[in-house]
Amino acid sequence: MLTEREKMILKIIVNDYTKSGVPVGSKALSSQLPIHVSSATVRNEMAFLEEIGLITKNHSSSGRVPSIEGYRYYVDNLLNPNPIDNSDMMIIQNSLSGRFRQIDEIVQQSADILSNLTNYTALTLKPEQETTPILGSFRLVPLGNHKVMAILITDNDEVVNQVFHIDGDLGGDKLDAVVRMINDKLAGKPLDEVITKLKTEIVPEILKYVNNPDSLVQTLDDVLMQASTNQFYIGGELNLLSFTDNNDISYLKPIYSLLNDTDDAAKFIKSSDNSISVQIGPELSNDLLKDYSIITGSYDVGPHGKGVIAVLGPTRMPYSRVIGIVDGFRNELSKKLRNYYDKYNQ
Amino acid sequence: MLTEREKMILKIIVNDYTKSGVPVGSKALSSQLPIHVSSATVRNEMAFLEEIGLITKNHSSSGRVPSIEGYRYYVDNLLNPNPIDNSDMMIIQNSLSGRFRQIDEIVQQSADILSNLTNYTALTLKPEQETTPILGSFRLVPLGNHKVMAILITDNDEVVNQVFHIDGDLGGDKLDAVVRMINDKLAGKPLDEVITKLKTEIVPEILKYVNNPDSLVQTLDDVLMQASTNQFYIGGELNLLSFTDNNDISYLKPIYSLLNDTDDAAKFIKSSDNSISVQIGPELSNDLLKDYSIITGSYDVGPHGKGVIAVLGPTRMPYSRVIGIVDGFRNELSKKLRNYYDKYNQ
DNA sequence: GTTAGCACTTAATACAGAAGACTGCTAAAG
DNA sequence: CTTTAGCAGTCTTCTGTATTAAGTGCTAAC
Repeated sequence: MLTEREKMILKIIVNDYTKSGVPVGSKALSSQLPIHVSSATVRNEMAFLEEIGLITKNHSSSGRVPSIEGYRYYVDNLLNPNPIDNSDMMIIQNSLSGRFRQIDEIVQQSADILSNLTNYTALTLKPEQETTPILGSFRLVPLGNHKVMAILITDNDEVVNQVFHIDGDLGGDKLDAVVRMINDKLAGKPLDEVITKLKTEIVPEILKYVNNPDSLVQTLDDVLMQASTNQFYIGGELNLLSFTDNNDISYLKPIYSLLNDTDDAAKFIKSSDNSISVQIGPELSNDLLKDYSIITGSYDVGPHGKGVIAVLGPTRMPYSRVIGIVDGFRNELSKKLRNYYDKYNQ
Repeated sequence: MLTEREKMILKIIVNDYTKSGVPVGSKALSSQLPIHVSSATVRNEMAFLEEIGLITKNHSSSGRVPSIEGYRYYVDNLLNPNPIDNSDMMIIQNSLSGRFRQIDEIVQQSADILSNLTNYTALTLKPEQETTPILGSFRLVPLGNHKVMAILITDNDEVVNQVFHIDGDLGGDKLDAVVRMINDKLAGKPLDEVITKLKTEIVPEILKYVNNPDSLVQTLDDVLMQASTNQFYIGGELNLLSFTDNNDISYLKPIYSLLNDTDDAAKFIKSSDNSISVQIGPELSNDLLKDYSIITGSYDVGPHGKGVIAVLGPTRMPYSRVIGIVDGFRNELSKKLRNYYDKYNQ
């Protein structure tokens, strides 16, 4: 347990350092303390804070910087989140007020706005229900010229489609029969079940109607996969450059590919609870991210599930400011998306 | 008109400099010349080449580097394109041999391969016919729950779709009537004409069937725009970092947004003729690109038009190597796409 | 026309010294 | 027992200087 004064000192160290990036020394610190103590006293306190591992120095005569544990302590105990700026809030509301064609667009644009507001990299994940989505229905629409479009609709109002080519002549009535068969067998079932049943039950049936079902089956598989993987967007990828010390391309490339791998990246921003969570440097399970922190906030869209927004920045980021922004943003996004769903889906 | 020896010297300067990035001096140069002359002689020749503006120096006692005019002269008169490596060719053929769902995927992946082969940034443009595409047909597919999918098919086998929401109840038969009306009036017409007629002729007609046609009309407009703007892909955006001296983010951001603006970027890589063209630094009409060169190659897909692939690199790039790669690539891509079309479209 | 030689220029590198910002410790004061 | 002033010591950063290496232009001789 820290004394009040030690807490104050740690707080100022974190605040100062995240703002300026320069290690903070005893003299500058003592002048900022609300109580009057000399720099020597501060030095004693700092020696203690260093001993218990909350701060470190770069070299024997430098000022102090927070350690990972120091950031953690700060985030858990010291930080009071700045409420979001009025001007920032205006920006969010403005950008979310446009016309959107679909959820994906809103979520994608959210990543851009969030990265602009913070000057860091933003990650957003579409709302997802807790249970796997359920197959609403399948369609096959003949487009002429051997082209067919497959459309899949989930119970969560997600629509996925893909065009494929079919050899030989497949009349509209045959197509309809296939569709009816598939919907009879699979509609209302969870997607993961649908995926397994596709191989076992559907393929043999399809053979009754189509000679060469390869492209059709492959397409069904494709749209199913697409509908069941979670959609993931990145905004402000380039900002990574400005807050990474080492901007050597060979250092950055693996980080970029990590971020662009949906499955990998989604792991980092899946927040378990219902609020804001902060993961700092080595707490992230990937070594590549050891110099970065991720602030995650979930947004709730009622019956349509929960989504996640996140900001990726340097470990030394102004946590209280960013947390304020993430918190404000997720509230606005919840509202916007609830509205969207209310308007269009009964 | 340059003498043979002057040409040799210029050629070696360009080759050396593009390879090493270091200004080349008289001594190193003389040892590379096939004829035996002293460095002093080379100095005299270099003084002349500098006088007529083909080479420059950074400071009074540095080696020489090619000027923009020097590169131009080299590209036009001196360069003999390296035929593409066997191993590079294998890479191209392998990556193009996979299963693709549509043209877009092939063209997009081409950008990635091309950037990997060159370590520069690659830009690719889908094949386009010389005349504006013609509207094949429209579809409106009811998806239930107030959702409708609009599908547009062009005569060039491009399929564009978008989901929209419609207020109130619009039965399938009404939808069919609208579709029939639109196709009657517009099928077979060029897209630009369709776009103008949409506002003037179609909207009043639609009003007969639908009370609130806003979302429908907006959607039609969207898909039309999408079908008539040229699709454009970028690969290896990050490579820009490694070949840009100044990797300050404020310098790079405008370049990235230039590249990501389809219309702007497409201007740079529209090649007029049927072959490879090289644009060097200030010859590109945008000041942001003054330190870069673009090598453009068109690929021909017969009746389905021509597309473009391009490589964006530093002005000091190894032109002969890159030209060889672009040339090899466009040939392969032509073959692949002709195959693709032959297989699926009549 | 070519070449050797030399004076001159500039960038890059290394090094030494000084300044500045800190710390840790000690001893005195509260 | 806590706080403070003072001071020696450490380490980084900046500045100026010297040195080296690469390369040029010019001149005079071949």
